[in-house]
This record gives sequence, structure tokens and C-alpha cells, in this order.
Amino acid sequence: MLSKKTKYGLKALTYIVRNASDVPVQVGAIAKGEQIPQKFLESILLTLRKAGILGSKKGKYGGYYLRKQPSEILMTEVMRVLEGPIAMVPCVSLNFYEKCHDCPDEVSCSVHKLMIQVRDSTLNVFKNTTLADLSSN
Amino acid sequence: MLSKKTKYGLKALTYIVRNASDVPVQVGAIAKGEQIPQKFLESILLTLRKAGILGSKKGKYGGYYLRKQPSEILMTEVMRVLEGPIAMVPCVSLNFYEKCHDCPDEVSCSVHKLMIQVRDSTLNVFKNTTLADLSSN
DNA sequence: GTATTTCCTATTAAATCGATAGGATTAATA
DNA sequence: TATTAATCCTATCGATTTAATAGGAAATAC
Repeated sequence: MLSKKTKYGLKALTYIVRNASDVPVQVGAIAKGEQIPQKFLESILLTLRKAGILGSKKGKYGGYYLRKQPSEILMTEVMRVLEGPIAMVPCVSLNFYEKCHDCPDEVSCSVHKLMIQVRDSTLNVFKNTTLADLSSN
Repeated sequence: MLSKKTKYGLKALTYIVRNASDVPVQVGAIAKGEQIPQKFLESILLTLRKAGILGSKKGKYGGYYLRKQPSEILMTEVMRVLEGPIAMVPCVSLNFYEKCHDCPDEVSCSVHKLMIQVRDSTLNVFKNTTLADLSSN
């Protein structure tokens, strides 16, 4: 299941793309426009800022803005920041690899083989989709 | 994340394929061979039996066996029984569809579009993989 | 009839998720 | 400089889900 965090994060990002102007987009506006609990959204945008995807400005007329062009923000990056590993098991994760201890041998593991295929096919979608694609109608 | 339930279930199924004979395969043997807590495994195999994937025999020399040929058991079926929906959000699920209430319009939802692509690519893997594929070395 | 195995229900401990609370920090502007 | 408005930060909480365990009922081989 996609977490609410990720879902809200994606919606917020597209909202920012669609409402970008010379002043940053405020959390309150996004929360209202996308039906997201504001305090929850605050923490999500903070995560995206710390990951370098968003920039922010404090104080009056402050808010959030994109650090890169929408067409340069890949879903691989966004999903890893918000949702964590793209792979369904740590032992096939490219960015969050972990050996699984209940598995004597990865190569012969049936689950391993299947999950590599799932990872690759999902990865293929994410690396060919940018925030610009998401934001277009 | 893939649940332990699904992981154990897949391992158990391949164990049954690899150790099939004229007598059913016992839970204890699978648990030992695949390092799975036996009581937990019992409930998983019960789920697979109720779904029609496994058959069972009670009492001495009882155990579990496949109801179909390994090559006829698709991962789509197994995954839906063990893990539930293949889609990451209910609003793009083929077998477990649910409207999402925080979304005024599915067609224009950016998350929706992306998740349909992920669903289709994952589905493509599962429908082209059988238990026989998993069980071969 | 006894041992062995699956079947069934209930419970529990731990982890995760979604959300909230309350205030600290920063910046615009009157 | 005081006020207002926004992000920033930490902590916490309740609900849900997950992984696992417990205990015994039902069926079957011998």
C-alpha cells in the first residue's frame, strides 16, 4: 500500500507545479486545495525540503518552491524520499540493501528472483516519469 | 514491503513443489526446511487451502499438496491471496477497487495516473510468472 | 484407541501509520 | 521595534496492522 504520506506528498508537489509563481506556495493553500491535514502536510514538505527537492522561505509571504524544473524531478527520487525503498524486500533493494537472515542463499531463493523482476519493472516506470508528467492533465 | 506472510507462503509453495511425492508434504517439514515458525506457517497454508491453491489431508501421513500443476499457478493468484491487492492504491485496483474520498476526480488525479502504470507493470510480471518458474533453479 | 496431523479461534506484543499539539525561529512590514 | 505570519522542530498519541503464540478440536492411519 502507498502510504498517505507519499500520496499527500505527490499531490502537494503537483499542486506546487500548477500554482507556481514569483512567490512561494504556502502550506495552508496546498492543504486546503488538496484536502490534506495541514500539520501532517507540514512534516511531509519538511522531508521533501531536507531531501533537496523543495526549497522554502520562512515568515510572511513564505512557503515552498521547487529546487529543480519539474521535468528534472524523477519519480525514483521522490518515491525513495517519501515511501522509502522501491523494492518489496530489502535483499533486492538497490539503495537500501540488507541481507535477509532467513535465507541461506540469495541466488537460489525463489522469492528473491521474483522480487528482482518486480523491482525492475517498477523502477522502469519511476525512472521514466517526472513531476512534469504527473502535473500535466 | 512484502509481508512475512507472503514471503513464507511463497517459500512454502516452492518447497512443496520441490518435495512433492505420493504423500502430502507436512507443515513441520516445510517449517524446518524453510526456517518458518510452524504455527504461523499453519495459518498461511490454511489460507492457501481455502483459496483453492492447496489441498490437504488430515491425520497421520497427512499434509498439503498442490491442487494444480505448478505451471498453472500464476503469481497473480498467489499474490492476491497472500498479499491482497496488487495495486498500491485501492482506486486503481482491478480486484479490490475502492473509490478514494479525498479525490474529487480520479481522471485528473496525478497519483492515480502513476499508480495505474505501476500496477500494470507489476501485473505484467505476475501474470507471466508461474509457481513452476519460481521453483526452478 | 492411540498417536499424529490438520483445523480453528483467540490472544498478544511490537511496530508502523496517520495525525495532533505546542511552541521556536525567521522574515516582512507598519 | 513590535506585530503578524509563515516555516521549523520535537514530542506524543491513538488506531491499525503485523508477526507470532497458545490451546485445543477434528480427522485419520495403524
